[in-house]
Amino acid sequence: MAPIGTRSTVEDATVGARVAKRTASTISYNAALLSARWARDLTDELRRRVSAETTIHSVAAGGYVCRKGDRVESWIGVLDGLVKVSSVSPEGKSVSFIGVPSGGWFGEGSLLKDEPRRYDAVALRSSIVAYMPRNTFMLLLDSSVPFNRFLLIQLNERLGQFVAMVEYDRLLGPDARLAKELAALCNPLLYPGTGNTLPVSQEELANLVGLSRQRVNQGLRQLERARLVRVGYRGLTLLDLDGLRRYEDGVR
DNA sequence: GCATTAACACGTA
DNA sequence: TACGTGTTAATGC
Repeated sequence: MAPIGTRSTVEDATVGARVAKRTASTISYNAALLSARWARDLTDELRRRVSAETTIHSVAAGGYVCRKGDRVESWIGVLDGLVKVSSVSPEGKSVSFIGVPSGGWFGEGSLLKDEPRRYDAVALRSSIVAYMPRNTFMLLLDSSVPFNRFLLIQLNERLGQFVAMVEYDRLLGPDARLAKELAALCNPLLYPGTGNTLPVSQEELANLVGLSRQRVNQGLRQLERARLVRVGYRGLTLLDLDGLRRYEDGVR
């Protein structure tokens, strides 16, 4: 009975070939870990605990970061790459998607509620993922006001996102859903590191929004005509974040 | 109709 | 060269 250190699903998602390199890369990604917004105002002691106890794994494109039904043992952060979190209905039908780019953290809800994970998270491209153990997370929760403030803001923001998403899925067309997804990906409050340029291919975007790549391409050109984004090679620049949020499919 | 898949040519890293 | 992108045609709901 030694539950500590058992993380079979994490191992499944880890690229075997890269395990040997983990020690070296862990050091370089430690800086990324501690530069997260929630980590900035921690005491030195807490920062030390965080970097000592958080494990960092690389996940290959298409690999699982966590799976629905898993026991929730950690708070998950994307240090590099892009992760798709998909909520699915009991029938197995996908109902909503959210993208988590570098700098984003998720899973605090499941951690707080102490229930099995209710969604899958899949790396859309090769990603570096941090797993903060429940104990460390609880320690921060018990001892740091800035950390609590970060969580409160993030939860509130996320709640708004999900409420909006339900509405959009039913009321809006593909182009507008694409616009909303782009705005959500770049939400500065949730993901401060993202800036205004998204290194996201159209295929990744298609997976995120639930459309074909061709349809996403068509939608992007529409948004480009509306001067909301600039489409580039393997990425795009968001010109008008507010405009994207408000985009309502000028069809009628 | 509208979106998807399949297939192709082209440009970029 | 390998991969992402832009486009078109055929197919399905």
